Amino acid sequence: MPYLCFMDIRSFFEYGHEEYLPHLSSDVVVIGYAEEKLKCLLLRIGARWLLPGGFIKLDESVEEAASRILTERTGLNDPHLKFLSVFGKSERNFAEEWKEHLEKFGVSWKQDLWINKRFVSLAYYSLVNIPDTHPVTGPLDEAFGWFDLDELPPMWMDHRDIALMARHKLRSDIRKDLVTHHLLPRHFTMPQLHQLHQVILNKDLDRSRFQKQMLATGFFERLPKLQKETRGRNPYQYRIKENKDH
Amino acid sequence: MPYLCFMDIRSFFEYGHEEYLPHLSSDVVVIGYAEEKLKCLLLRIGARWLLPGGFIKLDESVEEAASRILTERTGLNDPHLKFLSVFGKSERNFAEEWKEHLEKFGVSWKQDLWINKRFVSLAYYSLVNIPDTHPVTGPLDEAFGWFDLDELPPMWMDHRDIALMARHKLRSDIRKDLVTHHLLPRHFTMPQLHQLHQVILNKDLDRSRFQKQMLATGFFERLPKLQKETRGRNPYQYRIKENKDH
DNA sequence: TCAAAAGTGTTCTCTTTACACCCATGT
DNA sequence: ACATGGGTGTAAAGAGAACACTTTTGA
Repeated sequence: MPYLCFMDIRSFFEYGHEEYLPHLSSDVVVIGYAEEKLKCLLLRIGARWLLPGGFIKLDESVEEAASRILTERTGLNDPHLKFLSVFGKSERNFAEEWKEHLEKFGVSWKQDLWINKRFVSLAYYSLVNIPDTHPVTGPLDEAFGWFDLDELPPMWMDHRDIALMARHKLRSDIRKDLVTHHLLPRHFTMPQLHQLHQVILNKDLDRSRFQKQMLATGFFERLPKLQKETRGRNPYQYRIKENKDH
Repeated sequence: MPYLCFMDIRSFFEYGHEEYLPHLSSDVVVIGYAEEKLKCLLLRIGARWLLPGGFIKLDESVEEAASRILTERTGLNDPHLKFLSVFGKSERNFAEEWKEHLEKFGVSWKQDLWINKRFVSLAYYSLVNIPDTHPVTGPLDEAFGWFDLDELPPMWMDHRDIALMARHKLRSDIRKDLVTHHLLPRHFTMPQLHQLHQVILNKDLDRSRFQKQMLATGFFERLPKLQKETRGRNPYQYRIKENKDH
């Protein structure tokens, strides 16, 4: 597991506070697109799932931490990443939820363990092309999976709220930023992008207008038409022009 | 100073870590409007100025902390408050900047004082009606003042960046949210609001269109016209309808 | 009655919308 | 040839911009 650089699990619970900023965590809603649905990468601990997350090292910025966490989990080199929100309620303390699982790892549970304090989470979301990802489990979680954002499984803590807020923010960001191509392969077609936007916004969009609006931005570069894929006429492929990604 | 509830200054530096979340601070860009300019409330320590700020108590949410800090400093009851950004660079450590001032307060400076660690700041901005505010100095700062955002004085740390980012965010938020009336008295006129928007956006706005757009939102309630104020025709006054202060 | 400030209306333009039509290609 | 899916054009509706006109009131 080349991307994991956690210290061993017992040291983590005992001495994590020496390496990480206490009371602060970073969670990333990793959003992908498959089967004409938005998917979200989740990790399983016990019977419930949680977002990829981690802590912020004393010597890295919060953005670097989010990026590192994302890379550790997905293997992506230079992932898309956008700040989502701060989750900072005072009762945001999940000591009890940790309790039973710590014992599995042979760590004796203590109320005053750093991990049992109240935590403020800095949440980000990331748009990824699923085939480019290589998710791995970490030392704590037992499995990973891509879940339809409309059918999220039972989740730990307030991670369900965070995931749904990410979709909500994506829906409003889609008008300002040109970021949705991160959910597709580097080469994609307008029908693909059109379909994707319809899925994200959950409504029909006029094809003609959509294509005009996208091309009017000037950020798209048309590639030679793809030969013989499907039955009818085949679509042009596009890619985002260099230096214009954003 | 009824709104200040800091513990005494020495205890603050010695034992603050027992009451506050370590490594986390909250800074608020308090924006007002006077003399047809955007103003920003700053506090002076030594030769430089800084934003009103503080730390987050163990048992309050980050929003509550920002609101408390704002209330402590301005006396406002239920102030407008909007999240701005996280400032989380790893080198965000101002130990050296504190050094000379700690000694003034009779606190012996030590490298490992909690206040000397690297800090992540959760920045907010707040739009206020200046005449409603009653700014006070705190235990550390020696004076307060309203500064033109175009002519900020020398400031501590990265607070200048934070203040300017607040203006930038206000300029983009102005299209989505209806919040600028917080900068005016509860009863205001369209020419006032028009002027204010021109100042914020730093460009001319068509009077006719501006008025139509504002009234088209349906959030404005027209009050009886004010009698004899100035030379020509006198403007109607408006207020924001109840339950629509979004 | 004129000037100044506020408020409203009119016209023109540009964008958005909805839908129709044309193009390419495998069966 | 025609069914299928991709791509483009066009006319109607709506939103935005520019500017002119009317109203109110003090001098």
